[in-house]
Amino acid sequence: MTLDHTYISELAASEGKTVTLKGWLHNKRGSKGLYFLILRDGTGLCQCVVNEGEVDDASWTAADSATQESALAVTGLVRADERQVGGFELQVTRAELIHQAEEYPITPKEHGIDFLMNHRHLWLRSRRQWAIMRVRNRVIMSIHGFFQEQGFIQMDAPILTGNAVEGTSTLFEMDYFDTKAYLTQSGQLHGEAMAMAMGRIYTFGPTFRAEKSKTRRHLTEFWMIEPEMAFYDLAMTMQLAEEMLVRIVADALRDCSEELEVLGRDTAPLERATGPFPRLTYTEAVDLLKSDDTRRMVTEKMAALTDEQDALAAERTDNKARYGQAKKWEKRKMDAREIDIQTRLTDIEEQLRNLPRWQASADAFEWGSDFGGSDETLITWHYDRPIIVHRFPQEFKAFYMKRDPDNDRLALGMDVLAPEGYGEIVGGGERATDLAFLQRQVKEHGLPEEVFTWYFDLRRYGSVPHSGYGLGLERTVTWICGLHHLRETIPFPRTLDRLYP
RNA sequence: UCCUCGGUAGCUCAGCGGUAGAGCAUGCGGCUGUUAACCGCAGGGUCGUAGGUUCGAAUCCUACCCGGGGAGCCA
Repeated sequence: MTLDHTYISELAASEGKTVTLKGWLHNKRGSKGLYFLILRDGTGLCQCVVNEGEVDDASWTAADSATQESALAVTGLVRADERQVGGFELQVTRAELIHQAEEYPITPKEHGIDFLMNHRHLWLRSRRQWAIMRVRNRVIMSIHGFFQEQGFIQMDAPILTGNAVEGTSTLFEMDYFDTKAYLTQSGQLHGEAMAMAMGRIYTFGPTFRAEKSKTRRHLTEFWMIEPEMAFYDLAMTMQLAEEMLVRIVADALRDCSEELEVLGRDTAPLERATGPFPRLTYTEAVDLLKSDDTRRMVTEKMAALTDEQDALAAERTDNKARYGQAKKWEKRKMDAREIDIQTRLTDIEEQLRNLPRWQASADAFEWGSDFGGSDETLITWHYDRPIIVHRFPQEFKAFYMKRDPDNDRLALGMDVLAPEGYGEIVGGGERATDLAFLQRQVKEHGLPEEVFTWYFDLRRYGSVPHSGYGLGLERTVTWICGLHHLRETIPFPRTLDRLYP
């Protein structure tokens, strides 16, 4: 198809030529007889220069009256200019106002999170959200590429389910004609059925958890990728998860350098995310958590934070001393810096309060319980790349997990923990294959047997060793983008008390 | 469910018993190369809601509503 306009991302091919750009006004600067229009078209930003003497009256009026987020078609000559975002600018010969925007609520200044969340439909236009959504897109395509290239079949598990698998407390319940239905919490059991039909499959779809969690790591609706493979054991599954993550990160680094730069992501930790990932058993992880190494690490971390705190306080005093004689624009800069310093100091104070608590919780940790968020963080701080923890006590793992043949107290589960405190992004393991064992497990977990009739069939007709895992898309994108909160990684986040917009 | 912080102009915030403020956004004016441009002027408010204390409440107290952060649980 031929278009009557050019995309900003394609400007390099049009240097020296006259093209038309169509988009929205991101920002505008100007002086007498001159406007700089920063145009946004979804592929990038481009500065468009309008000189009053070089365009007709209608074009000048268009430039003059265009407000933030007004829609424009701008024609002009493409010039290389190193100073500009994207490296090019447009010397405008004609400008047309397609739609004059009303006063736009999201200004170029900072906003609070509540306001931004209420305007999520508009917030998506901002540069930072643009970058995150493009990384999300890249990650999604990498995942499909990774599985498709080795012959996995993408299959969809149902979103509406008729029976509660693991209790109803975290399920969204709804009326389904004369009975009850639930939104899926995991496609895993259906994934197993599909793997028995196709060999290796993966699901890619939304998942729902009615957990009353208000944290930076939780959504009530999120996207999960769940591969399930016949004839795979635990070791093969860990290998697969590792290769998938290495691929995702490498693709993001190669194709999203501009996006990561916009986000201010330090890419060094991502560049280290190559295989092999350290693998440690749950027992080894517990030993590490309670070790002198952990104590030393926490002490060092606290010392480093205290040093940073002192440095920031000194900078602040220095700024205050110079504030009096500063020019107005310098004061602005110093005000902005003051906010940064304050934010960082609050962070540091919180960490300094948390670390002793985390250490105490680690000291008190006993073999047999599940890791809390702080335990995971302390364990991952020992490593510079993702790690895989496997072979957990079976008590706190799902009923369908296979037992370790060498130790019946252990389940053949595995978690991949992302570095830098991002924590669990993958959870999975090898599935139990024995019908009698599963029937016993269902009983012991107090689950309704009739729900599992079809699932038990899988162990009646050609039961084979098989494994799988679930990857949380938003958590993965949060880690790659280096974000503080995962709510920015999905276009319209659904949380405990937010269904709008 | 629990702990904690907050709700003042369209936005971000200051004011914390004595006449409601700033920056940005908006409007008008100025500036021919700006980079969150800059300079000047102007409009813009039931200080979350309801009670209470007080001569006087944005400010103190109580309750409720809404939101942020965290815990548990999880991807």
